Amino acid sequence: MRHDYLPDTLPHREEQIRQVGEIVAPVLKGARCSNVFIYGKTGTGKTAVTKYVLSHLETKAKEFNAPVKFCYINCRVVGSEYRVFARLCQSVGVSVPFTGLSVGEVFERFRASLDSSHIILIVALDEIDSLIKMRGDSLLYELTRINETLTKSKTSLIGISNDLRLKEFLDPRVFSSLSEEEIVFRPYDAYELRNILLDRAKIAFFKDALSDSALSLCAALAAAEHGDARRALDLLRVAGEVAERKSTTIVSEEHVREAEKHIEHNRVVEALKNLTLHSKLVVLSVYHLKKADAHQANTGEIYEVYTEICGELGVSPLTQRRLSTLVNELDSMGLLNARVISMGRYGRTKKIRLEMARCLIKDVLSSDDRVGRLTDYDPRCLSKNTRNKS
DNA sequence: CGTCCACAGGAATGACGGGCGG
DNA sequence: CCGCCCGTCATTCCTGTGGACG
Repeated sequence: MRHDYLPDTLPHREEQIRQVGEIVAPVLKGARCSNVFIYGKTGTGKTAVTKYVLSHLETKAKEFNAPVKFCYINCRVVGSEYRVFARLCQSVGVSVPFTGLSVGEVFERFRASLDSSHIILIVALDEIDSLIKMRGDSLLYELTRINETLTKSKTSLIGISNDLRLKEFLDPRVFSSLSEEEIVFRPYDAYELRNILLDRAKIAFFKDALSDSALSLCAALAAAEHGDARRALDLLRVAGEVAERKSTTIVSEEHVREAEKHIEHNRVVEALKNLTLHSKLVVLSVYHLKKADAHQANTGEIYEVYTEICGELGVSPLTQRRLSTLVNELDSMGLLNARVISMGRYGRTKKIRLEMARCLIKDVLSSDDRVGRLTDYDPRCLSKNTRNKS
């Protein structure tokens, strides 16, 4: 039931498998294949299809004795341009230090080693959107041009993006060379999700251990959330675990509902625990503001509370500029909800709300050895403010 | 219809810990 | 050990801006 498991068949993706397969097939005859760009939201099977096709191609390549190699890289996990090139180096058998060299140097080592190894390399870059939005498209620029400088080897790219608007961030030349072929993955609908779950459940669950309604509910919930198969599988897996813990023999709808809460709860707790000190303090500031006043907090108010509790801890506060980006980060993690609004005459700011249960914050942060004692603290500036307002 | 608030958020720069090759 | 480069976090300085108010 884990999403890193690659099943033998991918229901409702036969068409995409065929498309990708047809595109990469020429490498078996020693020709470079077209670069492909694959779009689709999370959990639509992009990664699974790509890995599926590449692994089948690998066995075929062995059969035909074709000099083909693959390198799958998840850009979001790998994290930086440097580390992507470092991975590419590894894939052609060159080990590079994980830091210390210039990006250009690493790229050059990769290029040289690739060229001398007489192969066709297929590079699959998953979640490139995350890398491009952060670091720009220089990585792709280098990679799309690499064939011009190779004499004995060839390279093809498979770009995978969760964001359909990615081309807006790309240099048009890079984009056109990257998307010689384009494939869009539609979200799964509830019916398709049901089939996917059914397939997996056959392997993972005992016969009759899964009620039909529970399965349908998982499919329906995930379908409502942009047809995310990963989400559907998670729900079903956790629902199974819940049922097991209660020592029931059948997974019911109720267990799925519980799994939904459970997943959300875990997500928030994990995220909260792993925040840096200052991010925790920001969350705590919002928490205190909400307690004192029902209206939504804005950046200025948060900064005021934040600087005060920093003083209380004996930590020097960060600047408001920095706090602003921290708030944005927390927003994209789904811990806070921040949106810019204009109050006309009274300026422009972000309205910020907690996106999780208050008791969770208290539970998690009060057991933190540094900020723990601040969960019950009453910021002075808050009482002063409310008095002024009234 | 212009002003002006209270910030947003981009760009440049710097400090820092880690790691290289020589 | 030195000089160099890395990524990350943070600061400083900056220009931009939606819309209520006058």
